[in-house]
Amino acid sequence: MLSKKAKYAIKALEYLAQKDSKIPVLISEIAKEQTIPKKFLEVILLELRKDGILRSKIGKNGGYFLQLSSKEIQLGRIIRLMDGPIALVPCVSSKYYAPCAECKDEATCGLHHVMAKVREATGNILDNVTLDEIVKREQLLLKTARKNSKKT
Amino acid sequence: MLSKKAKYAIKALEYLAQKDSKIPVLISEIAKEQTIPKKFLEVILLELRKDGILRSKIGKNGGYFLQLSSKEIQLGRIIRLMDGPIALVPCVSSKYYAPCAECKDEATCGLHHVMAKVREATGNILDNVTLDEIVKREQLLLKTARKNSKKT
DNA sequence: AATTAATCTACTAAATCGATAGATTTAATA
DNA sequence: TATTAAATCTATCGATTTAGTAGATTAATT
Repeated sequence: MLSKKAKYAIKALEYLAQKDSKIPVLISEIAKEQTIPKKFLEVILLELRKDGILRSKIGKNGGYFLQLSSKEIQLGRIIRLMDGPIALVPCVSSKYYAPCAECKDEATCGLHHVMAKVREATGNILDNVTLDEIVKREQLLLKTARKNSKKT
Repeated sequence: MLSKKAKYAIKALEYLAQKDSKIPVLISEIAKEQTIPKKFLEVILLELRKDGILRSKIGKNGGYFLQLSSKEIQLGRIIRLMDGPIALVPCVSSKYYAPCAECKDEATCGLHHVMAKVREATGNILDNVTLDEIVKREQLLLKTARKNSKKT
């Protein structure tokens, strides 16, 4: 399961992506609009900035904005940054590889192959979905939802 | 990431599946052979029994053995039982469905679709791999590994 | 009756999760 | 240059989960 941190990060980034500009947005604005505890959000935004996804401006008229285009930000990157490996076991993780503590021999482990398949399948999805797509999809869904409610 | 509990459960079940008989195996034997803390293993085996995967016999000549055939035990079932949902968000979980706390409206959530895809992809793998296949694969790998070491 | 083995009850230490408080630094502007 | 606004840094904290342990109890053999 995703942590709250990861979910908050995604929501905050969605909000910034929708703004689609280089004008800094206040932490407090993001916190209020997306109902995220402000102090917790501070930690999250800082991490996103340190990873190069966001940029910040200190002082008056300061705030946060996207460093990368929302088309360059993959969901997998956000999740890995916040929650660590996506893989179910460390020995098949691409970014956080480590041998499994419980495993005698990786080469003869009957599980390895399956775990690698799972990691590949999820990675293929999460690393190919961008923030831009998520935002566009949400906008589309909202639009059609409004249309349907008008009809009834 | 899988918990130690889930990994221990898989190892214990692999061990019992390899025995392939209705003769009860001692907790202490499994613990020793698979290097799992005995008291922790007790908890795990009890859960597996309550789910119907294992059976137990109390008293002299007692122990644990498979209730189901190893061909009927899917990896997904073991993992769900030990660690809960496989899905990344509760709103796409098949067995543990719940609305996402942070989400205003599931129908217009831009993330939902992706998360459902991930859950489907992982589920398709984990729910179709059986204990039997894992054990057989391990045996095959061990066999070929021995062959190769003889050659060199 | 004695022995054996699972089961039940009840803890516990350590790590992680989800936050919060308050002081500090940096930049804009009046 | 003083004021103000904003992010940043330090530091701590309660609750929950994870990983495990101790010891008494119950059930089945022999």
